[in-house]
Amino acid sequence: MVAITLPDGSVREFDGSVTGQQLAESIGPGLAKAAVLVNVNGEEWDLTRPITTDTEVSIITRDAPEALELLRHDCAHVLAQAVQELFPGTQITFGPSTENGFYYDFHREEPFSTDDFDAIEKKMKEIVDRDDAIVREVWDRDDAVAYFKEQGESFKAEWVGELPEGEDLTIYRQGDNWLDLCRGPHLPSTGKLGKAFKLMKLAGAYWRGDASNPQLQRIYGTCWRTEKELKAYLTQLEEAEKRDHRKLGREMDLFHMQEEAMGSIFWHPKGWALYRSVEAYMRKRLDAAGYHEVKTPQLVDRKLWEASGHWDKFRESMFIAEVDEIDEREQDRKMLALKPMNCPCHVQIFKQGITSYRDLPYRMAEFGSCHRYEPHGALHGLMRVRGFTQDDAHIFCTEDQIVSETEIFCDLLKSVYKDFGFEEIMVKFSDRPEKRAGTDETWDKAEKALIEATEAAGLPYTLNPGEGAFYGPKLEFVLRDAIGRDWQCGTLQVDFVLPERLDAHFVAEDGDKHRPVMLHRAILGSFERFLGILIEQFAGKFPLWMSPTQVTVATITDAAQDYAVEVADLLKKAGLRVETDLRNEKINYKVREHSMKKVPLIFVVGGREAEERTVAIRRLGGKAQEILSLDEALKKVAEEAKMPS
RNA sequence: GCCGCGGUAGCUCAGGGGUAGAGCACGUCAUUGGUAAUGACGGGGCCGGCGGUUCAAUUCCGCCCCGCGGCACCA
Repeated sequence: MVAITLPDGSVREFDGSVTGQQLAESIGPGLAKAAVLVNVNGEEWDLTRPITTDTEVSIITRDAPEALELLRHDCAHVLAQAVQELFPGTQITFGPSTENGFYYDFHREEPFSTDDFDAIEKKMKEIVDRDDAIVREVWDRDDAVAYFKEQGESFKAEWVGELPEGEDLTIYRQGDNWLDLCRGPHLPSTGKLGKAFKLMKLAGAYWRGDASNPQLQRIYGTCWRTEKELKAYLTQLEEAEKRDHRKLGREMDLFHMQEEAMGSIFWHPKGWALYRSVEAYMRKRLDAAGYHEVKTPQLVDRKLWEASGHWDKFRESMFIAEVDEIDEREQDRKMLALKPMNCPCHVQIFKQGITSYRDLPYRMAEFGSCHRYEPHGALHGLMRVRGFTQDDAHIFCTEDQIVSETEIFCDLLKSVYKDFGFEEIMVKFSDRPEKRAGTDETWDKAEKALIEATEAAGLPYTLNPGEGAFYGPKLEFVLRDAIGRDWQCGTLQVDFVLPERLDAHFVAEDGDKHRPVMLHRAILGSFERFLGILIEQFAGKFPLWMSPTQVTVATITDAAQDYAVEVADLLKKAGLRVETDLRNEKINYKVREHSMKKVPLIFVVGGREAEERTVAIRRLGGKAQEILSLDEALKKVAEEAKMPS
């Protein structure tokens, strides 16, 4: 007898053993049909796997969140089977589920093409129609290695061969003779998968994620419970595409890029206005938070980079300038590098006279223009560039000040993100890596301080074990945008190493020289990337305070021209970014054009307004007009356009 | 850097071994209007670059460059 306890507390008894499927059938035919998995004592099991001991079991149906992951994983297997049926000789490797679907990595001499997708999808649907049974089998490791070798599956054989000896592993048999090593669980048969899937992309991927390994061909797909969900997802992708900052950047005339300056941005007047708003806002916040803004050199001799350790570690990704002069030490041409970071330069300023413990914590900020020679394939619009500006700052403090400084920083960061409309913030905490500098005691102290401060700031965090920088633990701040995508922007890193390497010190209360700790921190990360995120966050419809053009004054007839110019001048005097549209066009045409350019406010002026000294305000996205006297309008708009503080 | 796909007018894209196409944008003229497209006419192209095949290449082939999607990288 085996006694199964269900989530409602009821107990059902069976002779000998029972499978999840049988259990579901015993409860009702509807449940039996909807069931895809069982949760046995917290573990996900196949429906067909016999349960032999008394235990707690819940049945997972197709609409549960866990089911979606299962469907996607199964879909990856069906893809693999379809590909092998269509393209014999193709080797299978791995195929997990992903956030919106799945992928499978294949090895095949000939490249796949997206033109093959139709045929593969057709074959996949055929496999679903065949409703092949999916059977879990437990194999001996060596038998599995032998099997995959015999099948010519060298990648799979390599992987299985590295599993611990003597350990049983699970093989899933899909149909009569298609096998894959897999932890499972899986659906009982391919028919349960349904057909709400679609192959999306083709890409290269390295075997085991290592660039020195052979490259595999990865096929990406998306998979959902129903056709309706699939369609909704595809629509959402189209939405995201419409917000693409590269597309909006062109349409709204914000910036462009070109070959001659790959990875660097040409900011156009509109884009630069946007940039300047964000910069002015940040400057105001940093000033208020007690930061001292500085500006340090772009080009710095290699000597400093050697001292900081960058020359050793990052020489390949630094832009080097050689000059026609001999370096006295190297007997070689003198070399300077465009700074890839600001920290070594900030230490130089620190060393020029911040000598007392009374000066600490010292918060040194710079909108630091940096250059890194990023790999060609990594470049991506504003998001990954070679020339960028960090909202960088370094806080020089004592170890005792780490907690309070972190806490103050977290509050500032939260408040800044909120002003940009990001309310959902997550933190990743990365602790000591294998290879590190500094003593264990110092690490203990730093890690404890960081955790403590994060908790005090009320931010939820996840652990990222072993992912800290070699010089100290770090926090990474991730924000979620309007359409649910996550972006890592802010960071705070504790550094014991650089002050040492560059010999920074202060005089403490005891009269002795001490090393300061450096906290590297950024809120936006880089202006370029953050602006890219903002463009997508707002889909180009920026809040009034940062909008490139805040008001367009548009005339209805030529008779209102003088008045329109007067209105625009007054708006400019009130500190607004204003344009006029005096063209000989119909007001419909003008309204449409400025609306499409995403100008937040259109002031429409015709004969009536000129006569009465009023303006008709039309807000972006709205249909109503608001008629105000010129004085009222100026006051109101100037107030609305104030940046948050 | 690696894999796959692309590159035709300012933008979006069609075409295809023999004078290069559309829509939008742009310009000129007419129209002076009341809140998301007034009409007519017009100018625009080394069909990414270099080589090859061919009587003839934007079209076919090779190499390179750039873009896009991933992978790897991201102090």
